[in-house]
Amino acid sequence: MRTEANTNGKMGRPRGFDEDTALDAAMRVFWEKSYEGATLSDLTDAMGINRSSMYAAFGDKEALFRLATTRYANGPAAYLREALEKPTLREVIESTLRGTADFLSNPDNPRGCFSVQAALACGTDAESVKQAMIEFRKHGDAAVKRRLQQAQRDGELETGVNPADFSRYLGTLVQGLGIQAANGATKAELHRVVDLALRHMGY
Amino acid sequence: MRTEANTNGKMGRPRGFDEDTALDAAMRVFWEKSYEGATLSDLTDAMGINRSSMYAAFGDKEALFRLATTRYANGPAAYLREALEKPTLREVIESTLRGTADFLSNPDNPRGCFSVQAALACGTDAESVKQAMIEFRKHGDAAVKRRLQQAQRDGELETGVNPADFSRYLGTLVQGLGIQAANGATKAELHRVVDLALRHMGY
DNA sequence: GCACTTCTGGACTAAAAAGTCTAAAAGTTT
DNA sequence: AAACTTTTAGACTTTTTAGTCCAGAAGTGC
Repeated sequence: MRTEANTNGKMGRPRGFDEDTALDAAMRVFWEKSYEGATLSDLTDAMGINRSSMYAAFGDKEALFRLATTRYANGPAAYLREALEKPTLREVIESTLRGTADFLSNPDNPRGCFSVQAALACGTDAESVKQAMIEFRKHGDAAVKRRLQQAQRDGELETGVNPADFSRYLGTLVQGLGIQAANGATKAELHRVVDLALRHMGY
Repeated sequence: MRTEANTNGKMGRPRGFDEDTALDAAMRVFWEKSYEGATLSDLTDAMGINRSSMYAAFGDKEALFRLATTRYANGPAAYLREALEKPTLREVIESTLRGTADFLSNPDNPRGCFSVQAALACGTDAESVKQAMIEFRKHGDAAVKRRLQQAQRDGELETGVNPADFSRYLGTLVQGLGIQAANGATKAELHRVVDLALRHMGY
């Protein structure tokens, strides 16, 4: 099987698959079926590798899931980080909501938002995974909050508004859109929800 | 064991538990752990009954879940139907959002919204349950839409606004609040999100 | 009190899950 | 090409799951 030369300096047979490609496939399965709903067979089938290879390369199901989460943040969900880097508050907000509507209706992605679909509620032995996803979502809200504090320093956001509250409000809209998408809302429908949200915010 | 007289007209030993009480307990378990995450033992333990009694009284796990869903709609979620009966549009909207914030921070309820927590994403053999919950949520949005159409006839909602879009917008807020609650947002925090939403809508 | 019917407890079954193990295959280095 | 190391395939194990079964308990109506 063709592979690049062994990168880790060690000898031995090189891995017959690309870790990142396999991880992408696993991410999609978790996204569609949730942590508990995805079986090891679902995962390895999609990844195109054997069970042993999965365990050797990634550890176990939970470790694979955590890696998939990171990959989600840096891959499909990177648009959110980029939105926060826009120069003005207005652009930040528009780009966050428009980007979300586009993201959620991208036919290449499973319906809904990974961070909500994957492990919102679950059985007792997936409790740690659920907790990790809570932290993941809070982490996102915190990044928005910091950007809003910046906007407040820039005089773009009235001082009467609490950045933590406003970030929770934006998070509510973004994650609410995720549920609408999971319900099957189309791209146009999601954008019309964003139209209303923006209009109400005065944009 | 004390029971009312046999209501179904037939003879035999009467049921040793109250169906509705047991169903409430099952509903809570599904709400906390999701359909797939709730094991039969979780359920029967919470219901305080034996496995055989559960199967005899409710059918199987999926049938129990569907009954629990109906009970949710008529019990804890009834506040939403009541909100739609308010005389003015403003009251409908305020009551929906305020009611949701209260509902989601009621310490007697599990965190989050049953209709989202219970089966948003799941494995292949729970697909039908997932679909049923999509219908459940859409059904709710449709009821809001009808109320908004009424408001439009009453001249309370500008004719330029599409009731279907506006109902999706409200659904986005309500379900987004559910995720915030699942993240651990407090009652005050949820109400401050609602403050922002209402203020932006001009209320 | 007796015949009858339905419920109940708990052991049992079958299927599916995650995770392990071993022998063979496939590269790498010298 | 030979020695070495790691990967791979797939069978295997263990645990957990939903669902079944049956013997006995507990009511009802006459």
